[in-house]
Amino acid sequence: MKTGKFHTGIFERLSAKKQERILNIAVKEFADKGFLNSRIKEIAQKAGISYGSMYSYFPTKDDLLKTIITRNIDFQKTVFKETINRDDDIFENIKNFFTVTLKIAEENPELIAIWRDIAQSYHTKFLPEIIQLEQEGLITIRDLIQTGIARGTLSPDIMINSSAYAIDSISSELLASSVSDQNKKKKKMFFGEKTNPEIVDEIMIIVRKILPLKQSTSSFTAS
Amino acid sequence: MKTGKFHTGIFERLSAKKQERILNIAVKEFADKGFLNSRIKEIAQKAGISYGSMYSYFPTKDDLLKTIITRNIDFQKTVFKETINRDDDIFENIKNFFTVTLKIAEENPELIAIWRDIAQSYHTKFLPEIIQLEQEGLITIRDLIQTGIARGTLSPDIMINSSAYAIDSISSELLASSVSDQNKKKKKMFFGEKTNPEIVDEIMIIVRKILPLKQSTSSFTAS
Amino acid sequence: MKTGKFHTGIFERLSAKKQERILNIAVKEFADKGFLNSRIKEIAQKAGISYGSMYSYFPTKDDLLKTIITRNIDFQKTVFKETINRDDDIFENIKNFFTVTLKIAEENPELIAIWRDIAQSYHTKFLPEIIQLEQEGLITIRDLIQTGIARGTLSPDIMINSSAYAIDSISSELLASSVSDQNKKKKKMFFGEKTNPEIVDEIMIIVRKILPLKQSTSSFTAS
Amino acid sequence: MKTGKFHTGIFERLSAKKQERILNIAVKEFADKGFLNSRIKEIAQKAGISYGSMYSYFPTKDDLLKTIITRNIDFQKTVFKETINRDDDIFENIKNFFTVTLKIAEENPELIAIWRDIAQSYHTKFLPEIIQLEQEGLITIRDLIQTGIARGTLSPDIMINSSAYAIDSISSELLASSVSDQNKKKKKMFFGEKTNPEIVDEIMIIVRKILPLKQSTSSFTAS
DNA sequence: GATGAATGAGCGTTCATTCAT
DNA sequence: TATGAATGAACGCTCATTCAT
Repeated sequence: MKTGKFHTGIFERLSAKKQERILNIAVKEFADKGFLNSRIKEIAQKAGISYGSMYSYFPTKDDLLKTIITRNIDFQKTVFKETINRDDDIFENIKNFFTVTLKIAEENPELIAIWRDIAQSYHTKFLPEIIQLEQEGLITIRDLIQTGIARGTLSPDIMINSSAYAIDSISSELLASSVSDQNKKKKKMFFGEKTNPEIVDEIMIIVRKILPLKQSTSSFTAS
Repeated sequence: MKTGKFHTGIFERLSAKKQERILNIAVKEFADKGFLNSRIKEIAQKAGISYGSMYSYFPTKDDLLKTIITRNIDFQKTVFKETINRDDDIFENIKNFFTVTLKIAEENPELIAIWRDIAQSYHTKFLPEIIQLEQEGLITIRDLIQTGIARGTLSPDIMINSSAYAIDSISSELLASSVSDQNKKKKKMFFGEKTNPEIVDEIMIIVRKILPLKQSTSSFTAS
Repeated sequence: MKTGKFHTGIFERLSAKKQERILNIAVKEFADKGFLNSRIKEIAQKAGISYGSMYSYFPTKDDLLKTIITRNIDFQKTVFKETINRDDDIFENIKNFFTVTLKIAEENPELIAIWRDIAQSYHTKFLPEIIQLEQEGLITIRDLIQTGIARGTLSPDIMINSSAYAIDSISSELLASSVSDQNKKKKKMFFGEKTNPEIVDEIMIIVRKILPLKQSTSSFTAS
Repeated sequence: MKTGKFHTGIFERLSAKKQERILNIAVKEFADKGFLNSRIKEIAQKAGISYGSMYSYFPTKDDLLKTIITRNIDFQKTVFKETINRDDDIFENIKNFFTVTLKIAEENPELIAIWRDIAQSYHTKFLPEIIQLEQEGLITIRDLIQTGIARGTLSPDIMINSSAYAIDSISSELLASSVSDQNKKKKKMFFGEKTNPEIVDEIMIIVRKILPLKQSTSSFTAS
């Protein structure tokens, strides 16, 4: 997927450090207040640069947002690719999937917030290509289940789609916990002060229920 | 929980019908365009009342939104209360829960949209008290599981919290399907053109896996 | 020619006096500084109304200009129609034409200025229909000459087009005198402090040279 | 008349070629888009020099315009001086005057456009000294007529001023044809597809009517 | 109480001008 | 001297809110 480029050459020529600073501040603003409620002027001030400079870096406010998003698509993709390894045990993979999901959510809550803001309110405005990433991530869960069944690890009776949907929903909810106060409260209400690894472990118990192992046929020979 | 009152006495004295019409139109606008992109003027026009009157009903635009939200807290509460009957079979109740969830989502997608819009972008702006409703709804699932275990229907080994979290996540995801294109796509990707009752049936299979029945002790007597 | 309507109903409902005041001030600003150099804010201030009101009267700055122009099309048309009477002596008509031209120029120099500003710099931007008036005026001169020849008053040897162009050019130049300092100086340089009627008289002498009378054929019968 | 100097020494020290290129491009921009709509940045880019350099050549945008104008005063003066030769036949001179006028208009429509733009919209802004050129050119026509009468070629009855004004007006109108769509249309309406020399010929017929020859008294003796 | 015109702060964006390198 | 990034005042326009009738 080509994601284009929404910033100017001037921005590109800035030191990586300065680029980061500007983008991070913008991310924080957008995440905190939503895109529409954020002001370029305020972002500029907080970043310690002039208002005009913002426009020499990003032709429009939309472009600033798009820059933020595209910058993170590759990052997330990379993280997932590095973590999920089809050759591994399926539950290991799913566990990794949840672990990574929670890690991303914890480290980049603002990005998740922005992502949801867009999915929610600006779907018609922003390039559909940009809104694809999440789905690319999702497919993985279903794939993993399919692989597990194909390999004979998982019961062939498993309803792949609804099971994948269920598991995916849990991950979405966890993702949201990093963002909205509501979801955060929900998480706390159910998991208290548990650490993320502990939460993942609990969830994996549920996952194993949803995805039962293939009944070992050795029971027959045992009798 | 005090949810306060955000409209004026003048609005209260309007006929119920007129109140409804105004609120419904506002709901539709907010849901379609987002809160910030909606115009009081346009809402007034579509409701067939004067611009000025809007301000005699709701002191500010925020108050209009708050009125909408608080008005619906009671409605949703009522619906759930009517549907969930603790005396019924637990799975019957959970099934009803999903059915009602999907029904509300289908009939009032605008409200869900507004809800998420606020949770997402206006959390700093709107009173936290207002953001409580969803949680009140949620508690039900956990309650049901607890009841099920207490009655001896469900296995006492069930991890109540994580199970409730999982089931609740599925319902959240379904709710979101009525609103965001992304979630809508996800639903279609996993369930195709299945009807809501069919989807609920599939999900109930998952739910039953998550919530296993108590092992019948009759096995003991059998020996 | 339908010229549409570029102001809002709100403006229409204003007292004629207030409408006049606003328009006159805008005319003055546009004439003095040119359209692009004029500021809505300043016009509002000078008219003693709020900035926002300007936009409730005229949706855009362009619309304000268009309103000014269309408002005056009818006026000028009327004036010309009332003055030129094809049945009159041709030179009487041409004289009236110049008299009216000078009168309009003197009473509405700003309008002429705006007109030229547009013709000069905004020809691509403003509706071509709007830029027609001047030409409608022009045709008259050629018509008058044609009528004069047809009636046997003017010499049939007259080159209608170039003669009309010449006479029209003089009138354009006089019109411009009301506007640009340059043209004003030119006029003064050639006519000194002469009054407009005196100037018209002088010009009519030139016109009569350009449009010689038909040679009376009675000379033939006389021999 | 002191026309001052509006560019810097740095600009002066540039090669004549480079100076020309910069100025020509600026002229084109100003003429095409109007002064206010032209961008220093774009001119710099098109001229292949840096943005900053423009400001080392011309302290302000206004100064660039002023430089353009003063530069062309001398040029036009020269052209007219070379073409008009008082010793020639008066009609030959006037014909040359029109020919040169049309040639300049055709070759440098941009300059005419700028000239009119200023005369129209920036008269208050730009130094009056700069707005003098045209008049210097104009004087010529009156001079020629005066010379013609003095030499006994033209009828002494000719009203010098109004005749000069009339002829000059025609030339102004032709000049404008190179610039404004309206004037262009007017020209086409009256002269169709005639070439410039043909148009000049037609106009000279009018000119000869305006400026009758002195009645030769020798005709009497001739009989 | 209803109406809708009046108000003006605020926004995204532009671009002449300045300035650091 | 050349370069091009940095700056911020200014503009057209919007719209929540106020206010006169």
